[in-house]
Amino acid sequence: MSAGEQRGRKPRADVQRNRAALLETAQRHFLQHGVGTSLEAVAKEAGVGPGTLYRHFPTREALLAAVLQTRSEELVARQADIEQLDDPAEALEQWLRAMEEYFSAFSGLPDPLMAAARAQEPDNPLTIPCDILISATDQYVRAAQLAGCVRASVRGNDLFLAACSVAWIKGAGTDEESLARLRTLIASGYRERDTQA
Amino acid sequence: MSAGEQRGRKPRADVQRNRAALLETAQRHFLQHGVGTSLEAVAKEAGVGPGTLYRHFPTREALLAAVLQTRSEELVARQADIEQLDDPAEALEQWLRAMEEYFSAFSGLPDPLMAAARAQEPDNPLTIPCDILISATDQYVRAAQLAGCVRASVRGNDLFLAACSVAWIKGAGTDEESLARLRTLIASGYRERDTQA
DNA sequence: ATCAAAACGGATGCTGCCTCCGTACGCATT
DNA sequence: AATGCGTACGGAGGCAGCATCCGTTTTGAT
Repeated sequence: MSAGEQRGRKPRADVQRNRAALLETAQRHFLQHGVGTSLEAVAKEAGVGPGTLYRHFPTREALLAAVLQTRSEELVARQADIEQLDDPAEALEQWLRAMEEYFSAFSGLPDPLMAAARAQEPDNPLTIPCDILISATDQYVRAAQLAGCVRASVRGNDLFLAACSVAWIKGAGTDEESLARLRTLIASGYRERDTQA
Repeated sequence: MSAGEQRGRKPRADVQRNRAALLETAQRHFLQHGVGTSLEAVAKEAGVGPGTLYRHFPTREALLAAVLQTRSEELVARQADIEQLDDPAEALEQWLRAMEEYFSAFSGLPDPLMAAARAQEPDNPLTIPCDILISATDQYVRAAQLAGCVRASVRGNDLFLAACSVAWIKGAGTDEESLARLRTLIASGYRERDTQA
């Protein structure tokens, strides 16, 4: 069934084991030491040599993307279930917070994410998760616009950038109060003026 | 005359020469390669050994701060002269743009700046230029608030963060259009609603 | 001219990145 | 069960950058 898999040979067992071990270990290290963590250390702790790590994930971004992809798909799915009904303005707000938390998962994550979201390097593996999130944001924005809660000029992309910024600032150790004020400021920026009515 | 300088001995000539050469070279390298540029390379091109560089500037931040301090003071001075009169809303806007450009001077600059602005590491040399800019921003904000153009809840610190964010996003290679929309969004966020009247 | 303090600078050790290639493993075949 | 082939492994090694330490040189003072 499932599409044209295994052409010729059956994939080796150790490949999948190593890949899984690497992903698991990498996630732990990213959590503990941020996206800049030593890849050598990851390899060692996963019980493989550096060569193996680089064969599976040629760049740091590739590894990061692999770790994130699962998460981002889950995020989209979960949110789509829970929200989307009810008040679209509330849904958008919750979505933005969810993205912000997602971006804050690993210290230093916003930087490579932004680089991937913007740069026209289609070979950057992080571009995919980014695009998923941007279009998801756009969905929420459009829904809220139809309900008249959000200005027509706003794009999903804009709020993606804003959420990324907030996450970035958060990562720098800013106190929660300043953060809250910044979120308010942004919300005032995208909301339609006569929302209150 | 001039305050209590040279106590005991006259400062050596080579010290000042080296310091000047280092600052000059460092600025060039920061401009060309971003704040992450190789300090070894800077030292070599300045014609001194690594040891000398580290003696003058114990950390990368110290060097960066030294390069920036001059600039930031100039920025404040220049702006204070030109603006401050006329329309305070316009003045604030211009000031924010000026800060944004300042933050974009070197690629990667926003990161260490934010780290310094927030963290309670009073020993971080970048804290000083940051504080200068934050309080300057607060001046502009207050003036605009008195004129009723800016919401009462906004603090200079908030807009400092916002400007820093925009600069950060800009540094990631975002297209000018998205950037412009983000600025508009932020402006809509801090402006008083009945400004137009 | 001489001295002592201060500054220099490069050799040094360390960490992390990434590649290359001889080796070992695992799957298929007999 | 044994053989063979191709894939994947892994660690040694070259490279770059950081930061320090200490023997040597420069500099200003006497």
